[in-house]
Amino acid sequence: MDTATDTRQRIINSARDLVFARSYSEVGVQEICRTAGVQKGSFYHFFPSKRDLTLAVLDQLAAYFRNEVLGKAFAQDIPPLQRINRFFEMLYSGQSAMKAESGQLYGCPFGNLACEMSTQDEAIRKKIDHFFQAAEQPIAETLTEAVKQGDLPAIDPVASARAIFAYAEGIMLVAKTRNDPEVLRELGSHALQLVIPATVP
Amino acid sequence: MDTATDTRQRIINSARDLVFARSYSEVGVQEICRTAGVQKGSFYHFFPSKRDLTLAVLDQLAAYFRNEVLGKAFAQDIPPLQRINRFFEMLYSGQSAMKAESGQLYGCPFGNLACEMSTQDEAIRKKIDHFFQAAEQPIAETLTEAVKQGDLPAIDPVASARAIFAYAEGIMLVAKTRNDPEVLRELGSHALQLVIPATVP
DNA sequence: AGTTGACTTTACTGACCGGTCTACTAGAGG
DNA sequence: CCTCTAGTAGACCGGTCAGTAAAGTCAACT
Repeated sequence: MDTATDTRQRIINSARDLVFARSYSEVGVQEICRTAGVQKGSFYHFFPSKRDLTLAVLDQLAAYFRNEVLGKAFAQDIPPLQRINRFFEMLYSGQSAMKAESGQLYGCPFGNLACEMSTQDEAIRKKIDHFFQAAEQPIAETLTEAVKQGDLPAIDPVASARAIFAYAEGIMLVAKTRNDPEVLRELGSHALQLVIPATVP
Repeated sequence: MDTATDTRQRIINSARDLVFARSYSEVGVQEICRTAGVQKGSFYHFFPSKRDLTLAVLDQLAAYFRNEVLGKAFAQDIPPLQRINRFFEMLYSGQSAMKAESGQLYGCPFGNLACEMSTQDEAIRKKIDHFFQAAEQPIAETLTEAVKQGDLPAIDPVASARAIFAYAEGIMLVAKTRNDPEVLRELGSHALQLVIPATVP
């Protein structure tokens, strides 16, 4: 169906790909339209502004990430702590595949946009912030489960989940800067340590 | 001396402030010139391009960070592991002060630029990458010292230093997205855990 | 005194920016 | 058959982009 809503979706897809590969300000609506095979008028028929399109892209990307990454990584088919390692392995393989395809490691689309736009567009900042908090939730639940099962001493699952998520964003940023997915494999394996209470002075 | 090199420095300072507060692509050389009280021609007398100016800004910022942050955080006046905590406290107080001043938490200037430019300008990417690796060094040295002094079991100081640095970048990104420096205080305290070998299945 | 050359000033280029506007097309409902 | 409307097309707006060109200023050196 290359009808109505298809145009809207093609615009979203093009914007997602272009902004993800470069950055918000480096991509113009002109280029988005060209890539989507759509005219300017159609663009502004569906989206009041470039920024609103970006919000729509974020919504869609968040849904994808929730279902395809978080959902699968933290599925309950393996013990809780292994799920966290699986999450980091998925980050590695995802970024690795993308780098193999494009030659460039793009990093986390949310982290990238947050870096660029947090000081400039409050709506975008807030949306990414909410997404971040939502992403921490399954991690916290997994940790709670691990504590219950005795795999972990009594820690604060929420605080630890936030630390783990921040660590994930950090290693993605470093991997992007090094343009080397192996960073994700090497550093990802340290993630679980963030959860173990310090026993050293 | 508002002579020759002063102009060059004013350009660098303006660019540093503007790009740091917003982003590379959102700041034009016109605006940099206006802020610095300099004419376009003078700009291009000192810098062949906006990108070369950015490289100069990065050099200067790296020197500052080396001397004022890394140098002071990892000074040997306190035990090694405490220095790492001091480093994270400095990140907190630095970002906190800046947020108090501007209302906005800017995050790490290197991380921000790396996010935005890594896929677009190889020279900038490489410079930040080198800076990242240089920043990991004093952390690794500190960990080595801690191992020698028996504060730490025999870990890999280099790998742990990289994990700690990535974590620092991660919490800065999250703090920027939340626009709340307290994130740095809360999550910064988990940093040392990255260094302790996992003892849990 | 004259010359050099570093530095500044200003006007300008062509391309592109996000966004607007109006005219048009095609299909659905009456 | 006619109209209404959602969607498309593309010219157009003022403004800004990075970068250029050329003339002018001024201090140091010969």
